[in-house]
Amino acid sequence: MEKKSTRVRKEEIVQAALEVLRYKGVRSLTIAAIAETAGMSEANIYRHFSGKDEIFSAVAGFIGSEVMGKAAAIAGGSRKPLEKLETIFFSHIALITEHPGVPRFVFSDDVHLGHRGVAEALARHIAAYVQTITGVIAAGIAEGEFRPELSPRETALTLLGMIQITALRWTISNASFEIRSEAEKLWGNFVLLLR
Amino acid sequence: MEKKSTRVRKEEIVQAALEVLRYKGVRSLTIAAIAETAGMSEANIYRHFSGKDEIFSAVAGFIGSEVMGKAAAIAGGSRKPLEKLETIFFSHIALITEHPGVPRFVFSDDVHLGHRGVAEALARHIAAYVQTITGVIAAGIAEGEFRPELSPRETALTLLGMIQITALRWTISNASFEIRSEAEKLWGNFVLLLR
DNA sequence: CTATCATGCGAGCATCCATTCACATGAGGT
DNA sequence: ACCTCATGTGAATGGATGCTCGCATGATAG
Repeated sequence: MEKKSTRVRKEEIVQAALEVLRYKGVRSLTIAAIAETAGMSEANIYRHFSGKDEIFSAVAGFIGSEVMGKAAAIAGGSRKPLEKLETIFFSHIALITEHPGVPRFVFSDDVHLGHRGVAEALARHIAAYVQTITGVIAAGIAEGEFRPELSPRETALTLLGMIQITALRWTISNASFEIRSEAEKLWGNFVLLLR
Repeated sequence: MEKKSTRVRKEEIVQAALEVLRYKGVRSLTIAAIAETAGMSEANIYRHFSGKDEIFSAVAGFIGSEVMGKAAAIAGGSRKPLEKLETIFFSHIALITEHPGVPRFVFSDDVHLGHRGVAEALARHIAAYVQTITGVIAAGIAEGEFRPELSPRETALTLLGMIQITALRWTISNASFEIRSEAEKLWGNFVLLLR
């Protein structure tokens, strides 16, 4: 087998883990499954990660930078708040479609209870995400685009909740509906609520 | 050990399972853990349930009747739609506080992927729940209590999303905040949005 | 009173899983 | 060209886990 640097292998292993999550969930996210998906031996996984916990951390890191990175970039742009919100919302939905393993991992009680450090990292990412959206909503209120009585933080959480319930219903129903069109309906109603 | 009928034992086992879920999550919901919590032998579990899958089904049944039963009763009452919604919302929050195992189980990808029949039952319960709330909101619109442009179903999903995101943040953060007061803030903002 | 059968349990089995170890191999520095 | 060490692997280990089996016991029907 070809030899590659640890830096490259780590990325491959994280991607393989997301692939396993997508089709088999956290319960089946075993070293054997990751190794098979990544096309390497189990023992080799341990050359690059100290153990399962470190792999979980790396997956959480990927999720955090992917979700947060995109949201922060959009929030920092120069468009109007409502457009920013819309873009963040649909980016998140798109991420879920591309990586169904992401919500599985974030929802996983195995992570919440069995890997507290990872759970705390996820909690921080969520908090930062809420913070970012809160800022956009506050700006929208200040600019008169949204109703002035709105509580920015609670409205941000409500938006996130719309994403979560959609992700939950989608994964629980085995991807049996068009997530995009569901999201569009929810977004349409949400826009009504904002003004 | 005292002998009891299968009917009684089944209830005890389901309650023990919820207890295990509360403190250790789905990943640790093993036959051994249930047996220990219920104070009986592992083998005895199999006297009353054919296997883990049947236990999962029973837990899903308990959740469904608990959540849905309460919501349907409230929806069928004679109060105003807004009051009904408020009662359903805070009942659900209270249920989560009393049985933190419930959201863990509902979120569990182990259930979603490893016990499809159970997942489908959960999906049906959720659909019925959404339907119930949708009805209440539609009534509120008809009675002029809510804004007429609202889409009842999407607004119902948004409310459920508020509950889900709160449950998720609460379990992921290890119950580190007062769920009740978080819920009150969200509810307050939601009421603003409705009219 | 006693026979039967539902209820209960200790011990064992097959499987899976995370991790380790001894041993190969080849890429890159000298 | 050669050495060294990072990279790669098959095999083994110890511990869970779901489930079965043979045997015990006690509630209750007759």
